[in-house]
Amino acid sequence: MNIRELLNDKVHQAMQAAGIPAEFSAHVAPSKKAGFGDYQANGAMGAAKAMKTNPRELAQTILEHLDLDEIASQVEIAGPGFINIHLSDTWLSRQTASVLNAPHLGQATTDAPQTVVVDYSSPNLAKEMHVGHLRSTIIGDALVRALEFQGHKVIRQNHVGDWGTQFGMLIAELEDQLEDGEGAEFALKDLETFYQKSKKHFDKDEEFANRARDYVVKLQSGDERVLALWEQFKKVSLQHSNEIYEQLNVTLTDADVRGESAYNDDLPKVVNELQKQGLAVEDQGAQVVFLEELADKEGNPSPVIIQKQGGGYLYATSDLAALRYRTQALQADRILYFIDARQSLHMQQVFTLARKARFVPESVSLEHHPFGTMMGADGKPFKTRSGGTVKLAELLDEAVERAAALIAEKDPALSEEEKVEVAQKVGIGAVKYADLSKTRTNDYIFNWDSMLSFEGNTAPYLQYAYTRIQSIFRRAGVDPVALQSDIVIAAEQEKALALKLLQLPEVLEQVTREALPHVLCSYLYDVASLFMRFYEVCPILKDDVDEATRNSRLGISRVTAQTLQTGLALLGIETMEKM
RNA sequence: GCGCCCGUAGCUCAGUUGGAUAGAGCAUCCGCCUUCUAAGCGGAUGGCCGCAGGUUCGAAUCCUGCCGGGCGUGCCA
Repeated sequence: MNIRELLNDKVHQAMQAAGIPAEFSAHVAPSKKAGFGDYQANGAMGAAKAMKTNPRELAQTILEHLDLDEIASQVEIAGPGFINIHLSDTWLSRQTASVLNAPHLGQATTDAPQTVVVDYSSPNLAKEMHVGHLRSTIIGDALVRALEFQGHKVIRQNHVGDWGTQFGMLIAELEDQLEDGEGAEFALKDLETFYQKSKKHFDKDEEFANRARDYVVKLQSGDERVLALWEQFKKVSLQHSNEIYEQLNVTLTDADVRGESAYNDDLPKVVNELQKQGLAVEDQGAQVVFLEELADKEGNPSPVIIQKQGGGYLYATSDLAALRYRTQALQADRILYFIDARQSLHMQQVFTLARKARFVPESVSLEHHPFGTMMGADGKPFKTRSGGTVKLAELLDEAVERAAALIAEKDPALSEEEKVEVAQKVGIGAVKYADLSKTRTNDYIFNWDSMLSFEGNTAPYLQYAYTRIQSIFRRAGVDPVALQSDIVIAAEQEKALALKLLQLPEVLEQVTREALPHVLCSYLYDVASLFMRFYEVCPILKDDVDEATRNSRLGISRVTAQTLQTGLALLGIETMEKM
């Protein structure tokens, strides 16, 4: 069920019946302002202009053909030709009751399930995950969850950086430390320090540097001993990532890892194929494809290097190989990339080239969904006080610590066990929500105080709304899951809340179509705010509330809790019973 | 130089793809707990939507040109 689509269909039918040509479609959207109906159709104005008729008269004609008997209590024409639709309380009550009394919240609503490959997180295994990896990881994970909720088949792809010249250096370093009697786990306990040590050796020690270069070659040709060292390094590094994923409540597992190394054998084939097609040519010793599709004003084509002089491959090559794998082996209908906005040109080149070489058919949708950078209070990329990179693990630990301090202050009555749980969920939720609630494509300013002040559009506010509802059910002695009831809409706060609750499917539709989790955040904030207002004016457990009203209000509360919990879960944020 | 992105209240951000009088939160000020969690609710103050043109019934949104900021622009990923 999707109210917007339902009304859109109805208006569209009415427009056709009114003799309006099919190219003029109905545009039905929820009204911004009270007083202009719940939904608003503005198709009459555009059509009237093209047909050279009076828009209000045309709207009147549409209205005469519009059949919303069961759905709307009032439909009127306003302003230059808007059709304002007021949904009926009866219909809203019935719809809300059906959500309450059905076991699901509208999962698997899509009528056209797709296979969607989602490329996200993709850290470099040579180093520890830092704040720069946060956005790709949590935005991608939110999309993955929402797509699965709608009934799509989702294939996660963690395209980790586990290949290339730096690994020769790291393997050589690991070999030395193992010879000193260190275990791999111990030696790699601090990846950052390990990387710096190996870099230092590489720069200062000629013998070490030569060995490192030799190992790159051996690695790529499959030398068993070097490969074994590499496997050890990879295993420990992935373990670091998995710890972060677990703390972040991100769904990625080892099964989703398909790193750059997985495409090693395909790289020569890709280059070969591009040469065979006459697309790749030699230029200054490198293999280059010139894309006139992306030419600049002067007509200079955009160059993509797929093999450098000396024979090494570049990330464009492995991205092309991955794209081929995803369309051919994984049978993707849609491929989403959650990668930094700075790589927009690169992604555009790869997509264009993949189409041109027919690695990807036109039917497959290729989408780069870029995102902005996390900034500090000074408006510059978020760094430590000394200017270093902020490790993700440290950021998350700090979030939980800060949350714990606040909880100890706000609600000392919680048990120690509860405090630990709440601190974890609130702290991590606050960081994730602060990020997810911002428009994806823009940079945003990271601020501990605003995300943990627990006021306004924050995760704790939503979590708090949820716990308030759970508290009502505890006091009422009613099992929320088993609750069945009719819904009676009387107060305006009840109507506003019920209407909002019924809009989850159309919100999710936009979220997955445009890959914009912040739309879901805004929606959930609206739900929570409307619930708080409902809570203030609609008593539930008071003595003078009759049974039918009480059950109805419990029902609305239950659907609210379910919507908040489900919505937050789709963002990868957990709820709790008390806070 | 060229390309992409951004500029909305003192601060942090929305704005349903061109719709009606541009909205929230924070901050500031005024109210509301013997009543389901006050981590809450109600109200007030606060705007030349960077600037200037253009397109049309109608522009924060679209087109052009400026101003200001970020990023990218052939062998890192």
